[in-house]
Amino acid sequence: MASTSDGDRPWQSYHTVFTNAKAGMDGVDKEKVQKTVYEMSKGSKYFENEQRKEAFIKQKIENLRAQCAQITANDISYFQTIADKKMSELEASRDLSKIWLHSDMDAFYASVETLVDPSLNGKPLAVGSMSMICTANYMARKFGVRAAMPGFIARKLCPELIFVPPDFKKYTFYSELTRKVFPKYDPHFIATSLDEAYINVTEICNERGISGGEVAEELRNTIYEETGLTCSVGVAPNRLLAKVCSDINKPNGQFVLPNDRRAVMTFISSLPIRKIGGIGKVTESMLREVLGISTCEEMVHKSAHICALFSHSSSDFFLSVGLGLGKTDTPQFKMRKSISSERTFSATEDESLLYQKLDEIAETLSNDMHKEDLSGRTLTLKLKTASFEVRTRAVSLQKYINSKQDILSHASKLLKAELPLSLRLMGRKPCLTPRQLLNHCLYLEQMVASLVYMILIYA
Amino acid sequence: MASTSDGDRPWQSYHTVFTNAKAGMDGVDKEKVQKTVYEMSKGSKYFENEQRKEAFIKQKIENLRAQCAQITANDISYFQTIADKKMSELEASRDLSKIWLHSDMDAFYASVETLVDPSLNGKPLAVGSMSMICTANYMARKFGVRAAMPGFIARKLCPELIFVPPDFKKYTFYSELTRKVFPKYDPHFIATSLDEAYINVTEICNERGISGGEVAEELRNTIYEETGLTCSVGVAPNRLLAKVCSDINKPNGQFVLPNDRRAVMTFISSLPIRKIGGIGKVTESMLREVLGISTCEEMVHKSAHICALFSHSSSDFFLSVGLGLGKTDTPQFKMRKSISSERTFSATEDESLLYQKLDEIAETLSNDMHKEDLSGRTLTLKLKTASFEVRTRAVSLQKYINSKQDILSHASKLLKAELPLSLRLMGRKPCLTPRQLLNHCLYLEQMVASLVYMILIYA
DNA sequence: CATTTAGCT
DNA sequence: ATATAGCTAAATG
DNA sequence: CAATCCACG
DNA sequence: ACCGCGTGGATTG
Ligand SMILES: Nc1ncnc2c1ncn2[C@H]1C[C@H](O)[C@@H](COP(=O)(O)OP(=O)(O)OP(=O)(O)O)O1
Ligand SMILES: Nc1ncnc2c1ncn2[C@H]1C[C@H](O)[C@@H](COP(=O)(O)OP(=O)(O)OP(=O)(O)O)O1
Ligand SMILES: [Mg+2]
Ligand SMILES: [Mg+2]
Ligand SMILES: [Mg+2]
Ligand SMILES: [Mg+2]
Repeated sequence: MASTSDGDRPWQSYHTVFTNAKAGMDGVDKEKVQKTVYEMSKGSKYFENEQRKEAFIKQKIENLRAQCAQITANDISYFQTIADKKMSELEASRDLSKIWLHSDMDAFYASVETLVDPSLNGKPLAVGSMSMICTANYMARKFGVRAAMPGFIARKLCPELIFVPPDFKKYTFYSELTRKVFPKYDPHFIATSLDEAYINVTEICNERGISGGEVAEELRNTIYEETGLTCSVGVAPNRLLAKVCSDINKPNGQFVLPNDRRAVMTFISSLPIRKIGGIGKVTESMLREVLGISTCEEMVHKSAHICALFSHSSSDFFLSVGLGLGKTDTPQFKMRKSISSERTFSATEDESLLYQKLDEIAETLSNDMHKEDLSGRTLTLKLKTASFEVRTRAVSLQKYINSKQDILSHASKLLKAELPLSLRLMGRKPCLTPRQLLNHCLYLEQMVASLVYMILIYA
Repeated sequence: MASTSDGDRPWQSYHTVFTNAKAGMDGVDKEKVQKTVYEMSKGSKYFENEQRKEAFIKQKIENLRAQCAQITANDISYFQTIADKKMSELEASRDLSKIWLHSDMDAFYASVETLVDPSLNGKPLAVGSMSMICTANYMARKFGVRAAMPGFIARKLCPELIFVPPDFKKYTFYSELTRKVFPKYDPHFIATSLDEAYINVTEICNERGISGGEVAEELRNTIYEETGLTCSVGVAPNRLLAKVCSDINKPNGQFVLPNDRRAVMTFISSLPIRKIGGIGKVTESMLREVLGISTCEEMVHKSAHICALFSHSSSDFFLSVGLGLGKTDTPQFKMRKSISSERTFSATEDESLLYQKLDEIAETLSNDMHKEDLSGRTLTLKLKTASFEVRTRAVSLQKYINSKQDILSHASKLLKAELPLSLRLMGRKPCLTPRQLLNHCLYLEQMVASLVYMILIYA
């Protein structure tokens, strides 16, 4: 490698959640963007925290590497049999009989805002604030501007960038319009966010004797007619691949991966692992820097190492990715696991102010819970220090709670315990019941009340 | 209940591991024995520690009771469906096609000693010391003397009791003689201790057209011929029941439970849960005092409560017991999980003496490991204070060790950390490999080096 | 993972 | 005066 | 179980 | 001068 050390081009080693390219960011001068991001960030508390986190990840990777070096040829042959067994099981489970669509709206929030205010047309647009933007339209993306980027950096990258504050009422409205379309193709379609859904079109294709691609075409037209918004669609034999495919011809496009093993394997072979949902920045680095894996097919090549190094569930996932497998079923019902409310405010040490913030958060949390008739028995308090360190403190209660009073009183205790100088825990422990899920859907195990931007506690 | 409170007859509430009756203790005056045990114990450090433990168990039971009281009729109907499903799955797995024997030598160590020194015949005999006895012959048991009882108490119960120190060479020799008999009936017989084994005689019975009872008869004769020792045998369709059966006609007897569902259910119906291997003093109390369960069949009656109150694995076990089920297969190979060496000595605060004891223990542990060519990567130091409180401190190492030096150096660190005044742990944590079992049988996850009777550390 | 508790011989 | 030794499994946080 | 980390929209 | 919010899953000790 001829790559220079950190010294010369420090911006190259500062990777953020938004460093990675999204759809519509192909022609962007990545070097320039990274440099600007770095210049705008360096020295900040946020930046320093990111550095700390990166250092730990680096260490983690070093450890993995060391473990990897310890593995003997003997070990490898042992793990190869494990891996081969796993993979043949996985292969046996391959189901090419289903046709799945993944539909994803184009620059969703931004497109909605433009639809409602056509004067925004043809201008670089971001939905969000100076602190954080939720998404940007495709014109803005040409400047490197994208979701998860703070607004003040985006503005630096694109001075004419127009900012529109988020308005979730609108997005929910248009989201509901799209959700009236999907049932025509699959009554059990799975909505995974306001702007995307999985649709099992196997039956429709059979009934009407048409292809997945044709359904996609029709679906996109219908959605456009019903909403005035464009979406992009992926067609593939499973959900994981369909999601990858929907991104390929964005915006306003579609991509079909045929239900054919050869086609799938060819597709997967050169596919960068980072395109797979579930493989993010850290996992990508780990796999690349420890095992030299960049593409999905390399997962299979290094299957023995993967089994040696990673947990059962991780190696299962990685190998299935290497084989181009994914879920093909429709899960019955996804029960909500947690509900939370958190706010960021400017750093303070004023305790009474903190308790006041906590009061507000408890209120909105309680309200949100009542809306869905929910109760919970584990309350988690989340704190973020002025140096962006995150801490969580939790209690499991005996009874389920959802009133503002209960939430506030328990959360206050947790907060109090952190304030003077986090004391030791008490002696013997209680023990709670294994009959938690009995009260079916209405009872949660988690609530998170968050206070963000609390001033440092220990240091 | 007309039972008096603790005040009048305090000995009634002091239950020890040896309070429960063993085979051959039927005619014993339990009241008198308990009283003597209590008188010999009360006021001792050991006694006080037992009181503390009992108090916690009592509390645990109270908690369970409270939880139980919380359960609504609604909950019960929910858990009843769970329980019914579990039970029908269990019932579906019932296998009445196998015939298992459980063979258990009578008063094993004592019988061996008597065989070797016939002058001991006809006298009450205990193998062990004034501190602890390993077993007693049936004559001694008539006095309430039994394994796990300290010798000085046993002597009080039976002043003429003869004590013989244990001599494992002998027991191993005779054990091996018995183990030359079993393969004739089942090449894959399972030896679970020096004096007992499970033998699957299904095939032998078919081949020779004889019953399980007949095989048992023959086996007992053969063992007697080969060793001069008697054993007792249980015959049943699964191992759990066979073990219960082997105890019924002890000594020198056998009991056959036919391979018939009705017979099994009748047998189980009145069987006290305490007879089941795995249900000891604490579990018995929990089930009795919380759910009023005393017999196996009551497990089925209270199946909903059991599922509501206990963990998955516990409730599975309890329900299978209620149905008279047990393992019918022969596990491939039981890998050793740990190896340990521990010594009790008189309490001391002298640190150099403690390190010397540790040195000796490390030596015997290392020797034992070398005998079997074993290494381990988790070293546990076990400490017992003069007040009988037990503490364990463990480290997981990166490499497998088995030398005296390695064991001693790590164990010493652990000991040192406890001595001045157990300090805090360090900040960030390491993380070890998930490729531990690769080096198959020769590598252990556990070693325990124990120092017993260390003087108190915190208090 | 480290620690404790329960169980057995 | 004297309350074991060696092992497994599960729960707990 | 409580805490942290990763990931996604 | 500004680096979010809500959720689910896995790992770790
Ligand atoms: N950090 C975030 N990343 C992505 N989307 C976010 C984020 N925060 C909020 N959102 C909202 C705004 C998006 O319009 C909406 C849908 O996300 P997503 O489909 O990934 O992008 P998008 O629809 O804006 O653009 P496109 O799908 O065309 O790439 O979710
Ligand atoms: N608590 C104990 N501590 C140490 N060794 C024990 C203990 N219990 C039993 N042993 C040893 C000595 C026994 O002779 C041997 C076999 O145990 P076990 O079969 O339960 O009793 P036993 O064979 O002495 O009498 P029996 O089986 O006739 O009731 O294991
Ligand atoms: Mg989208
Ligand atoms: Mg989306
Ligand atoms: Mg015996
Ligand atoms: Mg025995």
